[in-house]
Amino acid sequence: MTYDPVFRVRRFNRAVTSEVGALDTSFLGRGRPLGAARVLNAIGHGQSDVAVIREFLGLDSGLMSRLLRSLEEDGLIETVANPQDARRRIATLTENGRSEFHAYEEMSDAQAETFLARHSRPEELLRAMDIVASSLRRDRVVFEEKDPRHEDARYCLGEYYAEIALRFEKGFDVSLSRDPDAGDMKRPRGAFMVAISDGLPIGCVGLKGSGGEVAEIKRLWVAPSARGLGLAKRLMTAAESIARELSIKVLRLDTNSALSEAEQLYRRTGWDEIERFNDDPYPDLFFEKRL
Amino acid sequence: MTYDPVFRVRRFNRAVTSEVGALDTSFLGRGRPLGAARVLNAIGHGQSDVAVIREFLGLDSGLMSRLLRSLEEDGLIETVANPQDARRRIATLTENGRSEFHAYEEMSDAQAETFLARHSRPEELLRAMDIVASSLRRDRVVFEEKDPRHEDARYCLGEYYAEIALRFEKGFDVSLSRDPDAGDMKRPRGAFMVAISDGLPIGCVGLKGSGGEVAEIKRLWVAPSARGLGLAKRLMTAAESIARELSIKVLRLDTNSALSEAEQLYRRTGWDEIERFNDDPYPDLFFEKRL
DNA sequence: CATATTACCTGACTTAAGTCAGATAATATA
DNA sequence: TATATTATCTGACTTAAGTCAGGTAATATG
Repeated sequence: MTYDPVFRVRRFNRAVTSEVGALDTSFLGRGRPLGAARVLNAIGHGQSDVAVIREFLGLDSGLMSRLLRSLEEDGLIETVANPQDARRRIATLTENGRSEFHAYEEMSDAQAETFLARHSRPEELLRAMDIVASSLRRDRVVFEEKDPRHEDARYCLGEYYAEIALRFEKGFDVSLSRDPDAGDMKRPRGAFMVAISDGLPIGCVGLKGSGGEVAEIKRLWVAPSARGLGLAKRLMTAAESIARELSIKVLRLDTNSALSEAEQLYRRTGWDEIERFNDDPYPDLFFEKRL
Repeated sequence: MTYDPVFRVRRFNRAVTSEVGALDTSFLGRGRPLGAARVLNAIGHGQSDVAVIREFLGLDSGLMSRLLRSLEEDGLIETVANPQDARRRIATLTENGRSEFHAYEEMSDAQAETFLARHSRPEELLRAMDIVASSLRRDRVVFEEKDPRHEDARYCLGEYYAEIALRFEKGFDVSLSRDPDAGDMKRPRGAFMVAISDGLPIGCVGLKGSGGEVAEIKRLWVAPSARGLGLAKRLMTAAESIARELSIKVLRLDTNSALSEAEQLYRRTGWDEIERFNDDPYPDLFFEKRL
C-alpha cells in the first residue's frame, strides 16, 4: 500500500509554494522591492553585462532600465558603457553596494543554516534536497571540459572512488585516486568532462587517449542524487563527440557486472562486448564501440 | 569531501524558486489572476466559510470581498449567509465553478504526472520530495485520534509492519496486521493517534488500555521520510496526555534493542527499563513510566 | 437594553511589476 | 556610405495585489 504518487508530488508543490518565504526571505527584509534586490544580487554574483542580467532575469528593457536607475540613485551600483560596444552597459557594485549585497548573502546563509539545524539528520535532508533540485533543473545541467586536477573534477573522482570502494566489498586501492591517468585525460590526447547543475558537480566521464586511434572511457560517474535523469547517457554522448573531434576511431571501456545500470546503458547505446583487454582485478566486462 | 551544506540548501532554494512555475502552473493558464484562482481552489477543496478561507490564505477582508465578488460575477460561486451566524458567509461552487475547479485540478494532476514520468526512478524522487515537504511543514503536522481501523491508521500500521518485517531478518507474522488489539486502542479503554502532514499520514502511536490503571504504548511508528523532525517524541507526549485523561497511572512498552533510536528516546524521556512482562518473541527490552 | 464586537462590504488610495511605443546613439551590414 | 539592427532609455499606460478608514448589519456581553 503506497500513497498516490500524484498526491505526493502535489503535496510537495504545496509545501514549497507556501514555504518559499520560509526558505529564503533574504530578498525581502531589507526594504527593497524584489525586482531591485534580484538585480543587485545578480550583479553581486559577478554578472556585469546589463543585457545578460536582463535575459537571465527575464525582464523588459524598460523595467530593467528603471531598476538600474533606482539602484544607482541609492548609490549601490555604477554603470559604464562597455568599451567593446558602447551601446551595452556594464554594471558594478559600489562600496555600499558590496556591503548591501553581503548583507543579503549573510541573511540567506543564516536561513539555510537555521533550516538545517532544526533537523537532526541534516545529511539525509540534504540528499533529498539535492535529488529534488537536480530533477527540477535537469534541463539546465551544463557539461564542462575540465582538467582532471581541477577542483570539480577531483570532487567527482573522490566520490567515484568512495562509491567503488563501498560497492566492491574487497575494497578499492585508494592510492589509485592520485590518478596516474590524468595526463591522458587532457587535450590533446583525451579529455575530462564534468556535469554541473547550478554550481554542484553531479557527474563526470573521462576520455583517456593513447595518442593513437584507440581511446578508453574511464571514470563514468553520476551522483546518487542525480540518477534517473539520463545523465550517464548524455555524458557518454559528450565523450564520444570529443573522441570524434580527436579523430579517435575505436572506444573501449571496462566495467564490473555488479554495475548493472552501466552495463545496460552500454548495451543499449551501440557498444559490443569484447574479450578482456587488460588485467585489472576489478573489471569483469569489456566493451568496444567503433565510431 | 562533501559540498558545503549551506551551498546545497541555497541551491535547492534557487531551484524551487525558479521552477515553482514549472512545478505547478495550474493556478495560471486559465486567464484568472492568482488571487481569484486560489480562492476558487480553496472553495473547491471544501472550505466554505469565508472567514476560514481568508485566514488560510492570509487575505485582507476588503481584498477577499472583492475576489469573492469577481468569482460571483463570473458565475463560478454563490455566497449565502451562515444560518448559525448571519454575519458570516458561506461560499459554494456553482455548476460552472465545479467544472472550472476540475479543470485546475486536472492541470495540476497532469503536471505532477509529467514531472514524475520524466524520471526513471520515480519512487526515489517521491521519497526525496516527501522528506523535503515534511521538513518544510514540520510545524503544521496535525495529530488526530483515529479508530485503528480507519484508513489512515491502517496505512500507518501497514507501513509499520512492513518495516518491522524488513528490520528483523527472521521476518514478522503478517497475520498480526489484522490487529487483534484494535478494540483496546479505542476509547474508552485506549486510543490511536495518527500524525498527518498536509494530508499524508507520517506517523502513529497506539495506547492500548486494559480497563485498569495500566496501559501499553504500541505501534510507535514514524515514516522514514519524516524522521529527524522530533515526531516520535511529540507522538509519545500526545499518547501520555491521553493516558492521563483516561486516568491511567502506569504506562508500559516493549521494544527491540535493534531499534536504537527508539531506545534512546525512551531513556531520555523518563522511562525506566523493567523486567520482561510478556513472552512475545520480538521484543527484548521493556520499559515503564509512572504518570 | 445599551454598548461593544464581529464579519463583511465599499471607496479611495498605494506599490510593485510589467507592457508598449517611440527616441537616441552606437554598431553591423549591404 | 546609406540603411538596418541593436541596447538602452523615457514616458504613458495597465494590472494585480494589498492597505486603510469608515460603514452596515448581526451577534455577544455587561
